[in-house]
Amino acid sequence: MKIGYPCINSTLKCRSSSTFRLKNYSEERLIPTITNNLNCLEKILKFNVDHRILFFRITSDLIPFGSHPVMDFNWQEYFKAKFQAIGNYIKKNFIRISMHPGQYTVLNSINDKVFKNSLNELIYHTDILDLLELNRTAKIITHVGGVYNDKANSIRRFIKRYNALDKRIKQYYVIENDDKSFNISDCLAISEQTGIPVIFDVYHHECNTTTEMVQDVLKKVIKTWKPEDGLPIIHYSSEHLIKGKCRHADSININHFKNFIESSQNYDFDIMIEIKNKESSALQAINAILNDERLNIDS
DNA sequence: TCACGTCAAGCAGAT
DNA sequence: ATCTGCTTGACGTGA
Repeated sequence: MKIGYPCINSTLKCRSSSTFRLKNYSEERLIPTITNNLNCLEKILKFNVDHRILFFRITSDLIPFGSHPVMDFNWQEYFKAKFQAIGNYIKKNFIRISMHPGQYTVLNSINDKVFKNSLNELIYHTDILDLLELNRTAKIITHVGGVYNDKANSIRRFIKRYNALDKRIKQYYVIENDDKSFNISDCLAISEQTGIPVIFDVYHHECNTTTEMVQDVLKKVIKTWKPEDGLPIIHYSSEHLIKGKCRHADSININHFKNFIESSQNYDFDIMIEIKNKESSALQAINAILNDERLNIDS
């Protein structure tokens, strides 16, 4: 079991996702920005290793406009050695890596342009993991997409498009239940037909629930992961104390977390802590379950 | 110097 | 019809 957090480290003074606007696009600006982002990513990974955090989501903004038509620079070639060095560090320290393309990646969109943009976004994320020379335990996660008032057809469209994806993308690609459109049963049904591994988001499940017990769901989700895909990944959050209803918390509720960990002790998996204060919550989570033997199993 | 409007992109649900 | 959340804070313009 590894515990991690997404994209941003709030202790370090750097960001691996510097703001970069379309109208400022130029090669002269692009190269130093990407250099800065990669250097920062390296620092974050070192911080994580020093703090025993061995799971991390790399930001989709690592290469600004990485999938946009404006991009005319061969960043893959230019930064190849740097990516390789970072990848070596990741492998040497057994860090698990994931990526999560944003809300604009909608593989099952009924708009053809959105669909094409989504493909480009998946290729861009795949390029990064390939450049890092990671294996298929690194994962690219999206939700299923839009419903368009016809869930059955939208699921069919997702499956058709998923099946047509290049193998290079499929090796990394997994889906996750979302908080309002496609619940965990929908994802499991898609997995049955495609073999795609499913990430279980415990908190989305509370918002977009099914009648099944969490433990039963967990069991089915874990079965969708093959050994070569690595340990199953679980996304964890809890409700915002003030804002409530399906809004991510600002800080971790340790008792809630411990309850989840204790209630799932028959299974091993990696946990992404999706809480606003980032590495702080991940560290608290690790410290709260130091005695759990799953934390000490190398995988 | 500082405040605040804006930033590539989609979708669903609330107001 | 428009705004908000997902995300997501930081840049750049204008006062």
